[in-house]
Order: sequence, then C-alpha cells, then structure tokens
Amino acid sequence: MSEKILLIDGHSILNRAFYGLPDLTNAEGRHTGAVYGFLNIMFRILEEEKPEYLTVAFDLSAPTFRHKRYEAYKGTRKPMPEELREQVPLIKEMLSAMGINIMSLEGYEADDLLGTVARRSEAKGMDVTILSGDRDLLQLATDKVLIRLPKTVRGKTTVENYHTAEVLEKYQVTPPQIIELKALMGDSSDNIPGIPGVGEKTATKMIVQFGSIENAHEHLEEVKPNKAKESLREHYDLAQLSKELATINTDSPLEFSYEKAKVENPYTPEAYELCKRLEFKNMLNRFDPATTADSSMELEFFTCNDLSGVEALFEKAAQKDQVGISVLADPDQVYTVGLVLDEKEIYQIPVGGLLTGDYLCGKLKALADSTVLCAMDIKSVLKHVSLDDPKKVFDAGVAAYLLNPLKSSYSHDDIAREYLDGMMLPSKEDLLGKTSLKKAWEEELEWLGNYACYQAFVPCMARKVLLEKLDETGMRKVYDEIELPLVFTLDSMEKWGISVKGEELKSYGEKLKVRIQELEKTIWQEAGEEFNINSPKQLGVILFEKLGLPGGKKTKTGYSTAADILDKLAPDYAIVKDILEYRQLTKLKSTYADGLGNVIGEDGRIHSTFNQTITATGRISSTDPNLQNIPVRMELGRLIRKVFVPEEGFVFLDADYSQIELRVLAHMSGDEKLIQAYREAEDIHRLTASQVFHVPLDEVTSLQRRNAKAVNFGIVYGISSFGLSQDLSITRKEAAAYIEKYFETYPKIKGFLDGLVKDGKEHGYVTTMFGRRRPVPELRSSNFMQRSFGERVAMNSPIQGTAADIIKIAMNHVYERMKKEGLRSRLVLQVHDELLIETKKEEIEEVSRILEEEMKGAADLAVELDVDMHQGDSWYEAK
DNA sequence: AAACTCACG
DNA sequence: ACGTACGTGAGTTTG
Repeated sequence: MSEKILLIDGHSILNRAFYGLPDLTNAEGRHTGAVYGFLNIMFRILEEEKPEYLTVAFDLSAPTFRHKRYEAYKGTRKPMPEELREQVPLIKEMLSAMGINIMSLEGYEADDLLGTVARRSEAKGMDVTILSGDRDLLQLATDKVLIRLPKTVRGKTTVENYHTAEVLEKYQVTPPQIIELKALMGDSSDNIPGIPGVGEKTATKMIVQFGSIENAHEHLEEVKPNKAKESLREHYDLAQLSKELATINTDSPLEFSYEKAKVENPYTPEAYELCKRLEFKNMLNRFDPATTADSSMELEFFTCNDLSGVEALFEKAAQKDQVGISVLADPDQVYTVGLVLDEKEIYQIPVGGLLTGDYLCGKLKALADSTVLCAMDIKSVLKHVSLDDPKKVFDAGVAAYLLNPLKSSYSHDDIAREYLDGMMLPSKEDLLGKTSLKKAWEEELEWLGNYACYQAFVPCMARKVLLEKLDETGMRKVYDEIELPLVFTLDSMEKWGISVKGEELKSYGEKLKVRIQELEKTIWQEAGEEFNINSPKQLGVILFEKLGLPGGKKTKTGYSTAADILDKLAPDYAIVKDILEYRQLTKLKSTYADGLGNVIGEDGRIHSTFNQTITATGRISSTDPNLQNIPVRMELGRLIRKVFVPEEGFVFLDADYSQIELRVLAHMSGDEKLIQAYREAEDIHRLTASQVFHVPLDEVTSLQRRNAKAVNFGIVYGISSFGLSQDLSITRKEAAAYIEKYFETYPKIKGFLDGLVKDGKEHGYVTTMFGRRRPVPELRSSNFMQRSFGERVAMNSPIQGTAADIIKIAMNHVYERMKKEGLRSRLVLQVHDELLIETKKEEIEEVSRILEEEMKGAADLAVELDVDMHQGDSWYEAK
C-alpha cells in the first residue's frame, strides 16, 4: 500500500463552512461556526482516508504572480465579511495547537501550493487527496490524485469525489482541460475574464471538439455557433491570458517537509484548551481523557448489595442536604439504583436477592422526607417511586433544558461537560452500547452499575450550578413554579393514559383499506401502469414525465408531489384527485388506524409520553404515540376521535383556549386597538378585516375575513410578505400591502415585533412573559436566509412560548386542585391550547368550574383568556 | 439515515 | 440576490 497525503485548501474550506453552516458564537461573542465546520469536515476526511501526511494551505494577502500578470486580478473581489475574517487566525491557531502543518508562500496562492505538493507527492508514488471547496482544483485530478469537494445541502455535508474518470464523466473533458473551460467561460469570483458570449455549454462543446483553445483557434472556421467563433477571433489574446491565470502552478519554489507534515495525534492539551474556550463541546468528546489534564479526576464507585449495608447507606443519606439518585428500570422491572451522597460516596445497588425493586423504591420514597433527591430525569423516577412534592426533588434535565432549550439531548455526559468544568464522562452509549438494560443487568452488571452511578452523580453535583444559572438568567421561577410541578402533572397523565376502542379502530382501518384498494386500481388504470403510489419518486415520473402534467421540478432530488402542488392540478386531472384521496386514506390507515392500534396497552389504554425537554419554545411534545396530531380538520380523519373514550362512569370534558397566541400578542404588545378589539369581538378575524379594510363589521366579505385571518396567523409566525403571499396565493406586493395596512391599524404591533428582533440581536435570546428564554444564534448570522429565519423566530417564540407557559400553569393548577379536592377525574391530554379531562360523572360541574377558573386565571393579561368547553362520550363529541 | 409527505397547534 | 411562514412526530421509500 502506498503512503497517502491529504492536502487541504484552507480558505476555501473555511469559506464553505462559513456560508453553508449556521454561525456559532461563544461566550466572548467570537464567531466560531466556520472553524467548527472546518474541523468537522477535516476530521471526517481524516477518519475516512487515514493519511500518513497532512497539510493545510492558506493564501497570503501579498500580491501573487497573477496580479503582476493581470492588474484586475481579484481586484474587485468582494471583501470577506468581518465574521469570517476574524476566524482565519482562529483556525490557524487551532491547527497549530493540533500540531497540523500549515503552508503558505508569498507570491503564490494556496492552489499553487496544493498543486506543487500534489505533483511532488505523486512523483514519490504517494496517493494524494485534495480537500477543497473550489472546483478549479479539478484540473489537478489524476488516477493518483483525488479531489474531494464537500457540498452542504440543508446543513448536511456530503462529499463529491473526483479522479480523472469522474471529471471526464461529469464535465466531458480531461482534468487539464478544465483550465481551458474556465478560460473560455471566465470566473467572476476569481476575476478570470473569459470571453464574451461563451458559457458553460459552448465552452464544453468547443473543448470536447478541439481539445484546447489554441487548436480551436487554429480551426476557427469550424467553431460553432457563430457568436462563439467571432468572440474567439476577437478575444483570443484574452482567452490565452485567462488560461494562464487559471492554470495552477505545480512547480512553485515551496520548501516542503514531509517530516513536519506527518500526521500525529491532534488531540493535544493545547487543542483541548482552545476547543473549550471556543465552546466546541462536541469536539471535546474526541479527546482522550488521558491527554486532558483537568478531566482526569478519578471517580470511585462502590457496590452495595446486602440489606444491612443498604439500610446503613440510606440512613447516612438521610442526613445529607441533597443526594443524587437514579433508577434504571423497564416499565415492569427495576434493575439497579444509583445513590450519591457526595463526590466520594457513589454507590450502585443492583436489584437481587433481598434487595427487590419495590424495597429500594420504598427506601427512595422515604428518603425524600428528609432530603432533596436529584436525578437526571425525575419523571422516569416517578414511574417507580411515588413522590408527590416538587420541593423535594431536583431535575437536572429540565434545568439544563431551560438554560438552553436548543440541545438535542440532556444526558449526564452532556451536562457534566457543560456544567461541571468540562468533565468528560462516558455516555450511556460508551457504557452499554446498544445493550438493553435488562440484558446488561443479566450479563454486564458492572457496566450497568457504572451507568447508574454516573446518572446519580451528575445531577447531584450539578444542582448547585444549575440553580445558580437559573437564578442568574431569571428563570428560577419558571423552573420552580412551572416546569418542576409539571413533571408530576405529566407523569400522572402518562400513567392514566387514554382509553381506546381497539375493535372500532380496526374496523375503521378495514373500511379505509377497501377504498384504498379501489383507488389504487383506478390510479394504476389512469397511469397506464402499476407503480408504487407511495413513492414520490415514481409518482413524479408518472405525473410529470409519462403523463406530461405541468408543474415540473421542485425539490432537490426531483419533482415535488406535495399536496399544495397537486391541489393546483386536481381540478384538471382526475388522477391527481384520486392520488390526493389515496394519500389521505393511506395516511389515516398507517399512522392512525394501524399506528394507534399497535400501541394500545394491556389495560386498553394508550400511554403516550409527554416530553418536556424537546421544543425550542417551551411547548411539550408527545411521542409513542403522538397524541397531539390526531386528525380534526377533515371529517373523515376526525372520526378517529370516536375511538378515544372515557371509561365507564366518566365523560370527557374538553377545554381549549380561544386564539391564545393572538391574545398573548395583544397583551405583550400593549396595542390598545387590538386589546379593545378583543374586548368587543366574538369573531376577531372578522373584526380585524373590518378594521384593516375599513368596512363595517357586517359588510366584511368572506374573502376579507380569510385574508385577515391569514395575516393574523402570519403576524404570530413572524410575518414576511413572501410567506403570506404563499399562503394566500397572492403576489408579494399585495401581501406586503396587507401587512402594512395591518400595522397601520394596530400601530404598536410593529414596534413590539421590531423590538423583539432588536432585543434578540442585542442579547442573543428572546424571552416569554414569564422569563423563559430561547437563544436565537441565527440572528447574528451573516447569511441572509439564516438571519431572516432568526428574525421570524425572535417574533414567534415569545408568543408561542408565553402561550405554552400559560397552559402549563393551568395544567398544574387543574391537576393540583383536583388532587386537593379528592376528585377522581383526571387530566389525560394536552394539545398545546387544549386540555382533555376524563371526568367522573358526579364531578362534571366541579371539574368544569375548576377548568374554567384555572385556565382563565392562569395569567393576568390585558385581554380576557377565553375558553371553549364541551363534554361528550368520546373525544369526537367533546370537541 | 435522509428525504418526502402530512397529521396537529 | 438570497428563498421562508412558527412549533412538533411518524410512516414510507430510497440510497
């Protein structure tokens, strides 16, 4: 096997990372996104290629031979944005810290150095890989020199690979001929002039036919089309100059030492420190604990597996102000309990013999009488330990979520790294891999025990700092008064679950099946062949190629067949109408009829999980199954709600807030006109239309009302004329006019929304009425698209988040009151602005009163919080 | 695993 | 000029 060298085009990879990926900033406000992206792609390629040598090439600012040859060269190039410029020294510092060789040479560009080292290495018989974002490098490809171009599509990075063959395949010319192409076409980003009137197509044709610019010039009369012929005749000199400029110099006088380019372990203590300073948390994972001085603290774990030892341990634990606990268990069995008294006393207690799960959970429950139990996830503890006082527990996951709701998980290793001075602990994955808890308990008790210890250790140690940060950020009240009590409320909802008629669900599914099969036949007939209607790819080919429907391309990978596209075609094509119906029915069958059927428990009820640490705004989410997206808008789908029923002797009471987000907007903005509107109107959209379009209330047309409603929604989503125009199928101009009229009508709204964006930019986050924060890093992005997204988020999150806060407060109060009053009714579902209560028939009146009082009284707004309430013998009827 | 589609607020 | 509504979760196909 020959040796391999990896050459990286420093600036171009940094550039790509900067423009293609979201920007990051650390606590010092330094921009670091591009550096982070650079490292990610570099390590990915390093792992794939495992080269013996590595070097990164950078341009210098001094003029190059190209400047001397051609004055305008790069003369008018756009200046680098400041956010990127400041990251150039940073990446160099990082590479140095990692002991990675950097090369640059006055008078030459990075390309030339890459080319030079590539040719030299090739001559030594090495394999060469060049990593760049710049297609110009393709001219260097050979059978031994691989050019790799990373591409980012929607935040996901893939890499295109080119040896000679791939260049030929994609561009129809050899790698050296890439230069000819570029010289003809020009390249505005490099200020290669090119010749007028020749684009990619013509240039390719010319080079395929003639091989070079010179040869084309010699056979000028054969050059087609005419325009290209004349252009080449007139600008031949320019083309030759361009060629010269575009040619990478592979023979620069670079002093290059393979010795210095040898790949060593990049995970040095210096690099670790720098990654920490830049807050590259995920990068820190890669570092070997041995190389990182400060994470080498050894934790000592003890096992306690005799009854008297456990008794003594719990007695000692009861004397502490706080203890860390963990309960590793499946729904029906406890495997191991972790108990941490302080950093020196960390215990695992495996279930076995006299130490049963019930016994240990009983001990934990009793322990809560005398100390505070700290856990990663209190709700999971509640499944086995029936605690009832939020004041006696601490939930590290919930606390960390409040401090940064944008994280994808809140595991013990993440929290240790972030809140315990960068402490690196093994993750669950590291300890158990994909082994189930049950299997680990049977076969790898040691590893399971370690996991239990870490799970108990981290929340115990991090409690202090997490609470301090909640205090500092003004979120202590949200934690104490909303989120922590909510853990108990959600646990209760999960335990109760909701009763579902399995048989009816089945027959509903079978009815759907009949119609689906009919439709399938019809569609195949209309298409003239059998194909998989569920495959957007196959469907796109049938509709837009075989049948030639208008519409054409839409997505990255092919034709879009989404409903909003098909809707437009449906009136004219029977097959489209059938496909839409087919889609609707298969969705209902697979996701709801079959999907829900599969998760009915032995008790005949569905027990969804309500996730408290998922959403960026503060809403809860529902999984396994998701009960927050049960159909309601279409009647056929809505029928599914008939299978959700209360148990014998109960009815459903369903209460939903009426336009809570708009009311929150009215309150937070303080716009008197909108507030007044809510005091008067029963139909806010109609009133909005009347005020915006200056017509009397009873003369508002249905179109005007629809438009006003869309604007109301748009405002809440972070208004943009484009978005509104899409929603209403009108031009952007018209949409902009609606928005302007709206802002004229409600003058404080605009100021309020602008203020949110301004505050967001200033602080880096926005807050709800109750102080919940959402960071909005996109607001500081130099990328227009990302920044615009940030602006919409800054406008929407405080509104959506405040509404989420309000209903959470209401849920807690309803739950606590029903409990205090000894009622047998129970909260079973929350759907963002709606609560569903399985109500004991004797308690209907009392529960109605509680619901109304607690929902309306959850927050004190300038407008009333209106609640619609219904009762029924199924969810369908209670809506 | 990612892309696409679609259900909800 | 860029190219979008805000927030979710799940099923299916495909590379």
